[in-house]
Amino acid sequence: MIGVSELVMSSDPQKVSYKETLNLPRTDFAMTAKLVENEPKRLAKWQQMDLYHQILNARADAPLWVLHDGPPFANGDIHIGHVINKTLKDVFLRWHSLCGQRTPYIPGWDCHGLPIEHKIQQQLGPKLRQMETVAVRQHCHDYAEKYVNLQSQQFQRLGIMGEWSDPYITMKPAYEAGTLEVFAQFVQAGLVYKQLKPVSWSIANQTALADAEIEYEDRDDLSVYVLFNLDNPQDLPASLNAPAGQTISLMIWTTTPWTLPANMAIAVAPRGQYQLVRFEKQGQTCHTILADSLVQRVLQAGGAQNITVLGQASGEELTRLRYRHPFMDRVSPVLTADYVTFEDGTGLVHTAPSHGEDDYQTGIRCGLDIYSPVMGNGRFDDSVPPWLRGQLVWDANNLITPHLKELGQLFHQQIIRHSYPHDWRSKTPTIFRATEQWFIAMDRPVNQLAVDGIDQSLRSRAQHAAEKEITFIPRWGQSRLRGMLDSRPDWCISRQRAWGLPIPVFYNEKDQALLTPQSVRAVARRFAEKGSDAWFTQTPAQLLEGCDTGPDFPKDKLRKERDIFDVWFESGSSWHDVLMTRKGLHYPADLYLEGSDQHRGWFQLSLLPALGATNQPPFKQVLTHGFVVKPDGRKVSKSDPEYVTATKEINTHGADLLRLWACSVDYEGDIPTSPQIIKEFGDKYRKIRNSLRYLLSNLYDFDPSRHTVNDIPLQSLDGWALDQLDTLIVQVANAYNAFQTHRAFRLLYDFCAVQLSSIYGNAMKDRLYCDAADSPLRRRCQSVMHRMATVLIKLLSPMLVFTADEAWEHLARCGDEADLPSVHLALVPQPSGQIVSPEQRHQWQLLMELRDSALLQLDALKKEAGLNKAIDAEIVYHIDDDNLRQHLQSYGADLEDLVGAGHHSFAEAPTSEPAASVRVIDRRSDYHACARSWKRRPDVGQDKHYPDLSLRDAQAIRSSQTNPENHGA
RNA sequence: GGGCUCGUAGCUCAGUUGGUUAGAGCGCGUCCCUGAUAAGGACGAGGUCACAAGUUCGAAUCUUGUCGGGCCCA
Repeated sequence: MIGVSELVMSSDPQKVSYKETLNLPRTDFAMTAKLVENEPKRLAKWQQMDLYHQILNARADAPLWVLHDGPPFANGDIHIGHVINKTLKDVFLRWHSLCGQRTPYIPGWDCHGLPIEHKIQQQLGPKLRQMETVAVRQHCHDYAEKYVNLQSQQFQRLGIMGEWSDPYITMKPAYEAGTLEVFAQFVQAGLVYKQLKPVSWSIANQTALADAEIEYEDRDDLSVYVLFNLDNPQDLPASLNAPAGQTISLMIWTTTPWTLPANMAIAVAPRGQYQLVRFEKQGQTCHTILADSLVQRVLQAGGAQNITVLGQASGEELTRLRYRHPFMDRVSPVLTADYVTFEDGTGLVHTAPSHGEDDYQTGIRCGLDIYSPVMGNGRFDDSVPPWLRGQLVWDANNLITPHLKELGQLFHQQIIRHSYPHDWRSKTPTIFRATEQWFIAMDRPVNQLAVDGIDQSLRSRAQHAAEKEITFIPRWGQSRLRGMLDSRPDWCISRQRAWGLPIPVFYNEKDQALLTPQSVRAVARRFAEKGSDAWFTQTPAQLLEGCDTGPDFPKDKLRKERDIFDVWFESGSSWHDVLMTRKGLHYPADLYLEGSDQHRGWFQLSLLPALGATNQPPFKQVLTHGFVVKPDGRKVSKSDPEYVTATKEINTHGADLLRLWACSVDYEGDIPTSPQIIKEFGDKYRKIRNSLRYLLSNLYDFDPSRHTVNDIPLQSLDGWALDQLDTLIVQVANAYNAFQTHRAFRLLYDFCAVQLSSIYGNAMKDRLYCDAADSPLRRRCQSVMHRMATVLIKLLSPMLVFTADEAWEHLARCGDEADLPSVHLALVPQPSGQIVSPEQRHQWQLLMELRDSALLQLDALKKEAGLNKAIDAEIVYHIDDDNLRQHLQSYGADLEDLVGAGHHSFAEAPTSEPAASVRVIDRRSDYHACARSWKRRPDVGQDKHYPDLSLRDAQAIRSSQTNPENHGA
């Protein structure tokens, strides 16, 4: 049962009436953001006012800051990696714009390439084979266009601001022409050449295959152990103890005997150990060399008897040897290669540079011939012995093996079942076969790349750039790019596909290539008009219109190259279309910003074309970010429950939340992600939003042009808050300038949580609510809060583009900013200029330490004496030093409001406490509580008209009765 | 296997040129307020700084190795 007195208390009419005399906070800035609902409306508004161009126009004469966008592939929905990448780009662009720079942003898309061609192949199925190339390309074009539009919408929904109406698109005619212009520069420099290189080849379709067009199936093959006799046994290492006068061989193993005609070398492991063994088989005595750990296994499997190890040597020592090919007229070397292992085979690896990637690399490295006797139809050409000529490679297996046996060079053969690549369409086995392809030379010094007057190769020029001309964020990006430049082979720019930019080469009837800067530029002109489809629809004469091809290349007798460019050459030339061709940008870019995989990809393959064409790197700074991983640090796949679907998250939580999250993580490393992590991150957003709301709600009656107080004493919490804000401005600017979004986020977040919410906002409640509305202290506080709100909204605006803009609308503004329709047109806040001495800083620090002490005492009193409200306590300062005491006294009500106490005082007599300390006293039985402010203090009852109020509150009420400006509620 | 890289409380991050007992916010627990209220505040418990050697009077920090991730190659 409820007691009578309680009923009376709860319906005390006085309390209700006083509440109406307070200046309680009020605002239309909603506590719940409803981002999903409201963000699209704000986007529409920005689009209508053309905010992007308004900002650029407002900074028409400002210094440029250019971030050049790396083009995502036009395929599928955007994913969470895109969210991180584009958000970071947008944040840095907006930061520099906030700082007054002009920051155009031209987004782009990579449209050519295999993944799209595959999708179309799948969609078209068998129809594809009857279709003209141009028709297939049209399908690819439409597909790419569809995803450009889709992704564009999704990026815009994220709040990414830029030139969405005119992005760069690698399949646009003008872009294609620009790419060819870059290529023309390479041709001019003499860096483009043609060479054989092995590719996966479908005999059935007589075409090159991409990795994705290959599937693996089990297949039975003949596996053979072959003996290659040494040509110079006199050079054998002594440690092998080779017997004089005997034939000594090297034993190799292969599952593709048909590649033996193209054998050009044997590779060994440099640090592997090899043995010379003697054995008998079918009455014959043999001497051969193979890896030590494989001797027993291999020889026993081959039925060898009386096996004797004669000696041992390292792979390195074998490289002085040469051997004679068993049926080709050729002597070949022994080489080292780091991929040689002793897991299977013999530790001596048959090397045919035209029939394998490793073999090819070794061949290039060691200067071997890329000898390729197999034709496109899978048959041998006339360079092989007569008994092999014209034979299909599969049949050749059954000719070569008996031939070797006859020669006594076959040690052993067996059928093995292994996984073998097959053409996914014809389901037939594929081969590796060398074909002619186009390359860009990495190691050919040319004048066009000269540094300080000394000719450089593309490699050395790029190394110089990485070393001296580019800033890497993080710094280790430099060594990563360097490592790749050091080790990369010549750039093979040929692809045997349909969906891409044709390599503009023509051949005459002698198969000589026509490739000059003029011929390339002639084609570029056609492409600029008609797009690269012209390659397939026009004759060489039409394509070369305006180009004098000379007597060796009559236009009516030319045929067109069938290869297209590696897509990296296209996307790597984007600086040309964007930075050089468009107005209002500059070359090089200030920043390229992509995931760390792009050291091999876009960073490197933009650097090379740019150097080749301009002898200058396309970027001053390169920033990389890590990859999204699961919360446990492992990579995510789409089937994981932790997989984050970007579009779904945006539609669930809103773009601002995702942007804030993307800014909060240290992107240098892996980025743990899950729907749960993002959902829980909502707490951070809400804290920031409510902090802004608190500021705005206490400014409802504050007109900055009329009420701003400029003289803020240092010896006050207001002075302290201003100083904290100054520090925040400097630190956040440093963080943004150093591209450390997570630091900027943390500084801003912590400021909201600690300085604003826990300390200053809490302390100011009493004066904001209870002082006369126009009281100097209240206006002073509002001045600080107005500044705080302005600073926070601006500093947050690069990250929280929607929320900051919304808050901006609720902020009363004056001066130049009064009419700014969006925070994104505003300029960065500057520190107040308030000069703070170290002594003053010490004073504030002491005050904060006393606050900590008081809070601990309040907590103890709460537990011991049930003192639940700080407002019922008095805080007594014990300050031994007279000078310091006087200083502190000037803080006035701050000294009680700091912890929300009702009253404060200074102790008269020195105590045993430290020189400066504080004591909290329960005053519930000593003072009356003011019925209006609830502060318990000795002056309650001293006013004749308002005996239930403190003097301050009585005065506040009187003031509101005489001055309408002071009417609170 | 190689190049680059990451590993500090449940989470996100600080930790200066090696120097007291490794910090902050969130989350969590306990409690308070009910005039920021689907808000706000206080207090508290959480860490062998991945592990192991080494250098040093002293190591989260420097060296080496190990383990476990990631990206790119092979």
